[in-house]
Amino acid sequence: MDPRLDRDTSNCSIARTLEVVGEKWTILILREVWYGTSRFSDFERVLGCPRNLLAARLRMLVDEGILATETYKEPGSRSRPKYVITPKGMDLVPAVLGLLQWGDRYRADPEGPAVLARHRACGAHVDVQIRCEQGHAVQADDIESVPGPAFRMKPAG
Amino acid sequence: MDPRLDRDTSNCSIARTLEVVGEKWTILILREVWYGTSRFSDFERVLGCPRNLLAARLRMLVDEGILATETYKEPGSRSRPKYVITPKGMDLVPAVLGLLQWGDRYRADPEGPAVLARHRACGAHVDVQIRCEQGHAVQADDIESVPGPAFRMKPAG
DNA sequence: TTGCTGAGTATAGGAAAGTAAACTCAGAAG
DNA sequence: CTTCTGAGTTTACTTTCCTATACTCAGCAA
Repeated sequence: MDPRLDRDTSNCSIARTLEVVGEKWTILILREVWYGTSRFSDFERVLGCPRNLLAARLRMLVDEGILATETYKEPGSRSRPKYVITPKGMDLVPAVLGLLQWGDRYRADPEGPAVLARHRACGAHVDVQIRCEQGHAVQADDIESVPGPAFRMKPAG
Repeated sequence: MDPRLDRDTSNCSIARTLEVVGEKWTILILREVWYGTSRFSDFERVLGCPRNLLAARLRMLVDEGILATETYKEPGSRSRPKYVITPKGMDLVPAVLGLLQWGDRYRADPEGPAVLARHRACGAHVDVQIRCEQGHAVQADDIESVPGPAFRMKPAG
């Protein structure tokens, strides 16, 4: 019996990230924030997401420090809240760009993707790559996974 | 009114990828396949996932071409199916590694991550990076999103 | 022919999500 | 003082998803 099958998977970083961003609408909200949307009614309009879920997801993202609230003021209206991304939220961009990249390759319309991501400085298309600390480009099957400092086995057999 | 709020988001590559891997357990199944698990009962054991969902997710991943079935045979038992990852499935590794990386940074135990990913050739830790086609390393806020060939507006106003 | 095992299928109950509409609340406008 | 608006909250109902348990099925062994 492979002992890895009895490892404790409750502290897996993938699972823990999915606890935060794995619910429906969450990543799509982040996509919109990343595209520049910041107001409640604008999220509702572009996503078609129910208001109660939108409010719940935004609150959770703010609680987690992925979004932060600021205020904006239209002339003739009172101040209202808006949502902006934090550095912690920006650190999710590689993961989301990884999803975008896979969808572009395997699930795009025949004419191509709906959105292109490019480097502001040079205009070239961007993608995510796996690299090692030595700076080598790494293929997915050249990665090996080894137990880390928090590795442990399941409590009881 | 920002016209981007009336764009058609139904062909978004992020949303389309989430249609495939966005359900509960799917990414965790891929994590296990990636770690070397291949048998139905082993997925069940390590994930603690209900069997009917496991069967449904495995069938969907095979239908999508992300996993493929092969057979194995233990001495004294009949042939049984096992699940292996395809190249299309391996192309999800950057996205999953992005999730892992974020969890390692923000949600790991005090002593560190449970699993470390390293380059088989040199042993160095691997991570995902954003790069442009010119080869420049790109920060998340140096990315701009522009309409692609399949960009379109919502059908009716 | 009875039992064992791995790989599922079937079913029933509960939780979460989707849909829709009504309601609240604060402040600016009239 | 009433109305309007954006940003929610609340309630009610339906549908989908998740969980847990029971059951089936195909061979191999005794």
